[in-house]
Amino acid sequence: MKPLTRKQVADAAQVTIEAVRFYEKEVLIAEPPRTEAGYRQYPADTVKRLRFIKRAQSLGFSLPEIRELLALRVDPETTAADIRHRAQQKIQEIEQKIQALHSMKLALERITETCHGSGLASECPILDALDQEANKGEPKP
Amino acid sequence: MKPLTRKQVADAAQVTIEAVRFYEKEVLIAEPPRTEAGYRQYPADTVKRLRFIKRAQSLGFSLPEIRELLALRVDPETTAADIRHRAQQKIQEIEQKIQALHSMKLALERITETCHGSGLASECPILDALDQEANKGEPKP
DNA sequence: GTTGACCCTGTATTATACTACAGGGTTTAG
DNA sequence: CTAAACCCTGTAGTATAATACAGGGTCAAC
Repeated sequence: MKPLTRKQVADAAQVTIEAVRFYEKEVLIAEPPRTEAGYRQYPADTVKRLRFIKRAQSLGFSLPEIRELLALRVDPETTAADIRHRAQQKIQEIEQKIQALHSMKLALERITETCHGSGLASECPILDALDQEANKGEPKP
Repeated sequence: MKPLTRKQVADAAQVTIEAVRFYEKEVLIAEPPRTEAGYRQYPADTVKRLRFIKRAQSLGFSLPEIRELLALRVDPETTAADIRHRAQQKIQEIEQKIQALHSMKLALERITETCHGSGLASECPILDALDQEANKGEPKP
């Protein structure tokens, strides 16, 4: 497969050409090989990596967190047990996010139902949606 | 119930006292009534609102988006149909986030399994996890 | 009645994550 | 062979979401 130019990876991943350089500086993508003239030559899967970064950001992960996620792979620098441990921690974080999003979705569904029916309630069920303390062990029907 | 001071709501919601003022300026919380001396007096549910803001942020919502979420309630300014419509859009966004987090969790689970067993693989399954294009209709076992 | 912990306002500074030049080199299509 | 469209580096500027004062007022407890 032919290597891609910076514009090509940027367009394919729906990020700007400048963002690509920025992510390289932030060590979120590897420094690619260069041509004689110094042009970057990206392997095709850099596009995946860039898309992953964007999506993970929209899920509330910061760049340092995303760097950690991308580092979760077995390599000579880290032991398998270490990776497994870190991955399990991330899984927990993710489960908490999923849980919170589910509560939020439920609250919004209650809103659409309220608005569908008689339509004159004005409390704010969404407020309780993500309330960690309040939600302990009493998920409302 | 007694109203709370700024420090009290801030502590209860685990945000800084300055953040409370900031959210007021950004119209994410209402301007509370004041004492004679000009001290803010917060109703208890401001704590919930602040916690909602923090949690929603960690799920990747920006302050303008959170403002929109908090505005999803029936009141004289908006029609029920309008609210229902906007709530349904938000539900879709949320479902997409949940979907993405599920893929990510699955990828991490694959990593822990890989590391648990023979432990010498070094591909990066997480990269494919959030790849919208690649994941169309072919969820891997 | 003064000390410490809190309150007020306004403004300045910071961190994160980009985005936008400036000033120059390269490559490809016509 | 030249013009458009890309590439390079470095540095400066922006938006968002806070955080940190400065300079002063209030209140409750000792």
